[in-house]
Amino acid sequence: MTAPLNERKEQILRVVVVNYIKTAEPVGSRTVARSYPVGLSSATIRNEMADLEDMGYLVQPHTSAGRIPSQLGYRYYVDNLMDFGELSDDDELVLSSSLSAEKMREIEQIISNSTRVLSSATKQTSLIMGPQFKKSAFHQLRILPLDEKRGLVVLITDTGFIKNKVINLQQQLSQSELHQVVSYLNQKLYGLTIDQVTTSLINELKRDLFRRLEILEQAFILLEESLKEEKQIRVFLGGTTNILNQPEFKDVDKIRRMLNLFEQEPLLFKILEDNSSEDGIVVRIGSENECDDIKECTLITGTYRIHDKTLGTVGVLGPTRMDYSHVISVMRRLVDYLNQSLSSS
Amino acid sequence: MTAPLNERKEQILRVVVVNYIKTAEPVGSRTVARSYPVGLSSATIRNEMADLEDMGYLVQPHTSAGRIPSQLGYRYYVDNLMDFGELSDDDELVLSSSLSAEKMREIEQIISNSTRVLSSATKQTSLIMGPQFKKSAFHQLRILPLDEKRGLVVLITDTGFIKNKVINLQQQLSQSELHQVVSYLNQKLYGLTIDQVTTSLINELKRDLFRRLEILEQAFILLEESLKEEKQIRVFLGGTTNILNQPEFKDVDKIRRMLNLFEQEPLLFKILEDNSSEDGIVVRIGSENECDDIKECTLITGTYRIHDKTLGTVGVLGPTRMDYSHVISVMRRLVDYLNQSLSSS
DNA sequence: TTTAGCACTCTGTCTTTAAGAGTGCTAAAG
DNA sequence: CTTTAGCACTCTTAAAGACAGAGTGCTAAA
Repeated sequence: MTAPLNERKEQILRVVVVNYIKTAEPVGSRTVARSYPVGLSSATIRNEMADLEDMGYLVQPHTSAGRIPSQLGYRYYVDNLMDFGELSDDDELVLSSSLSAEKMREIEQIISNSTRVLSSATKQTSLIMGPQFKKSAFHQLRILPLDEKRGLVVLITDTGFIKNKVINLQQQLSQSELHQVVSYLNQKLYGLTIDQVTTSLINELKRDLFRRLEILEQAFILLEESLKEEKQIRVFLGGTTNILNQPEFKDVDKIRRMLNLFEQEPLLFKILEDNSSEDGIVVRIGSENECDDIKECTLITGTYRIHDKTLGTVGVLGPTRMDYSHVISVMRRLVDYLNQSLSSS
Repeated sequence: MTAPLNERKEQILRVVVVNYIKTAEPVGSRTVARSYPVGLSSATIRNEMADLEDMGYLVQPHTSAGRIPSQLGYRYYVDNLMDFGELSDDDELVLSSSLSAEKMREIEQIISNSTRVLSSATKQTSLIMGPQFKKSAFHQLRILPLDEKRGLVVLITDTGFIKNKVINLQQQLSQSELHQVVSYLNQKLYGLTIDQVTTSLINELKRDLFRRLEILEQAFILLEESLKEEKQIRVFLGGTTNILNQPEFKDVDKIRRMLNLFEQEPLLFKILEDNSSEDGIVVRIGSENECDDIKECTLITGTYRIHDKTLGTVGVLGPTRMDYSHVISVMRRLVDYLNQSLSSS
């Protein structure tokens, strides 16, 4: 797959990638020659660059322009050439101050705060998929009577989700009847993931209980409903406007497509979900992404977890010309933080 | 203020406004002459238009271009000339199907769904300020013990807000002790708006209760905390990308400023709040808006209410060249719907 | 294998040109 | 006094041409 390059070609490729990431301008042989440690003339570099182009690592936007990295070039860079420096003091400050300063116990707050941090540290658009509700395990179900006709269902999962929903109780349920139902349900459902609470299971429970109490009908409807509705996931976005600062997005049309994408949560979810299976940090460059709308982008994702159980995915989306090493460093840091702060709570 | 125009000038102004709204191109005298019912030559129209320009209702982007309405021109149009047609079948469909089809009882769902509907029907950006939590009246407070160390506080207001927060209980509270505290608090706080539950009131209650139960310390901390945090308001946005379709926003820089604004919730809140005091539907054209960033935009807002109590504000934001009559019609419809569906629940 | 030199190509910017749209003004007609 | 026709003038926009700059590819020499 990755035909190994000789030392010199690697050097040159690295210089081209790093320069192009920084300047967004095609990199010419003169520029490379200047930053090449050993004295080499631009002509030599030119030959090497022509080779690299033949091999598919570089492309020329047009004759007589400098080269820019191809998708393959970025791939090679990420896999073999990239080196991580320390996080800069600035980044360190941004991250540690906004992450650890406030003690945020609520899971949704932690997540939504993380989007802000991630996007401001990377200057890209960040997206974070919250813990997947449906993969959380059922913990407790409570029903609070509000008044004669309404009740509040509270559903709590092991990962700290708290969902509530107001339901109408058409028939009055006595306190004790409610209690019976609730404790029966808790007993039966405890430990199951929300995924496993299928309609068929609900129906089974329903049949089971019907023999004893017809009044439960209402309670089941609410359970079903609340499960159905809560199966949706939320994707948090941060720094959507950052993408406008990238020169590759100076075309209004591209911007529109991009921003449109951002408004479609299911799509975002799919984009993030594709990667969530893999371990650690995943870099998807250009067409390595499934979704057509981001074929010109790079998506870097990482997963965070509690006790070895994958909870969600954080991602950074930007042009393929992205500061890979920086973004990856920052993301590693964030994922560490998330792992820690979520499992400690 | 609004020096009354004669019939003919009004006609011409209307034609210019309507045409410009439709085409986004300056309107010339020939165009006006064509759509003017009585036969009048373009030369006559030209004279009238020159008058209208002198009076400040029209402006010329440059010599030898057609005229476009000035802010004053739009104002005059909105106040005196605009006529409302029926909603088109399309709009009717969009509105009624997506609003009434699903029965959505949760207030947040209703609101966030409304942004979608409003933006898609108006092709503009819509923003809706949810009911202001802090102006809602305290209804019920509940505390559910989760396990030995944690409890879930549930706070319910008369406007249907349900807020919950996990708190740590450092000391164990017995079921009955908790019950005592909660019912005392409910009794004292019932009917007060969240605004009125100040720190001083909390302190007072605290002193009151301390005489009886030291253990309540924890409970109060949580109350305080949850109130503090929940004072923030949420503004829901829809169709932010619609603004990119407007030709006046083909400049990337303008887009950036606009989208940046959209990410700053407090600002949005302020923009909407400014108008929420007035009754019915308010049209703010260009510099009539306080906020600098939308001085080139028109903001149309309407307020929705339950039982004569203003709950929140819905708004549509777009370029001053906006289809005023259409947007206002749609918004009236939406506000009606909100009033109904919120007070029925 | 590396390098110097040179012709060639392509982009971006600037200028020029021409067409089109619309106005303002003047003078005549109703 | 109001309306209209005619015409010169202005300004914008698009297309076409000119030109400098950057970078390449190739050849021939070191």
